[in-house]
Amino acid sequence: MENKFRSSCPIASTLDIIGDKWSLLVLRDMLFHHKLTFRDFSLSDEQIAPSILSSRLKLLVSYELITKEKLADNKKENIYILSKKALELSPLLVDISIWGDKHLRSFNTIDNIEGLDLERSLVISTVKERYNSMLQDIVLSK
Amino acid sequence: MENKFRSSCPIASTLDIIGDKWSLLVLRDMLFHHKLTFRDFSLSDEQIAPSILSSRLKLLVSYELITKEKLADNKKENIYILSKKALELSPLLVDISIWGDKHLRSFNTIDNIEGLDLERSLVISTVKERYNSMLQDIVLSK
DNA sequence: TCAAATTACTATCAAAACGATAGTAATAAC
DNA sequence: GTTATTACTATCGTTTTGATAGTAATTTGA
Repeated sequence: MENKFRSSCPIASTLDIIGDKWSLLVLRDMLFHHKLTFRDFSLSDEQIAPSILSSRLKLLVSYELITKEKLADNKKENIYILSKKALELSPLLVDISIWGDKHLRSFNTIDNIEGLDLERSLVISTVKERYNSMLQDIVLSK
Repeated sequence: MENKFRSSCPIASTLDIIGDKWSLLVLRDMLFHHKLTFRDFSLSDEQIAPSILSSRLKLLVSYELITKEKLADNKKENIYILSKKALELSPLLVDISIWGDKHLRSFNTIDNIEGLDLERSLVISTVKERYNSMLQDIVLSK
């Protein structure tokens, strides 16, 4: 893979990976909605096309934000798991959520997200904790 | 302008506005590098094309993230100013910067940003303060 | 047990967005 | 008053997106 980065700015470089309309939504689905499979992502409100989803997932895997796994008892489904690197995007996702919640109501109907009014650092740690605990449940249940 | 929002999710809606490869870079240039004019943005390392820059600036104006102004003594240059709404994206930009700084060094050369090692909330308040103070200087000097 | 359903994609192709370059109009500088 | 600068718009080939259809493997259910 050739270098696709536009500059050596950390912001520009981050956006070269997740600066598009879909990548962060997939990460949102994983982190907040505990979605795991290709089908799960396809069923989101925003209706991502399968070809786009496929290419995004590959990109996210290539930058080590997610991994693609199989559970021992299921040969059909692939599950996608957030890496530690991606979990550290939690502050970003929470900030985006808070900003949208606060500033976009004059342009669009915005859902009320439960718990978003809590202290930011608490929201972030809770979200991570819940994700990890969900993962553990899945592994243990098999 | 018809409704371009994909859903009522605050994250998706925010990304419908700034979820592309350029918008946040323009905001970065304004907030961190105190850039003001069309030409200033054009000269950034990432080399945005004038047609793209033009369309992004119009979009940002339409969502009230920036305003387009003229200084009293200059009929040629337009200057673009961050709104309060956009200044509240500072946490987001700082988070992106911190994440890129920490996680992308294995994929790309990443500049060291001065002061990024300080406490996050301090970085954010300092950045905002400096922006506002820069603005005041410009207005006063005229 | 075998047909139907489910999952995870890939393929296709039209439409939209991007991006490099050139050109224009207004203002400012020399 | 000629040249330079600024802020764009216009053009057009290339790339990306996105809607839809199709395929292969696995699993479910009668």
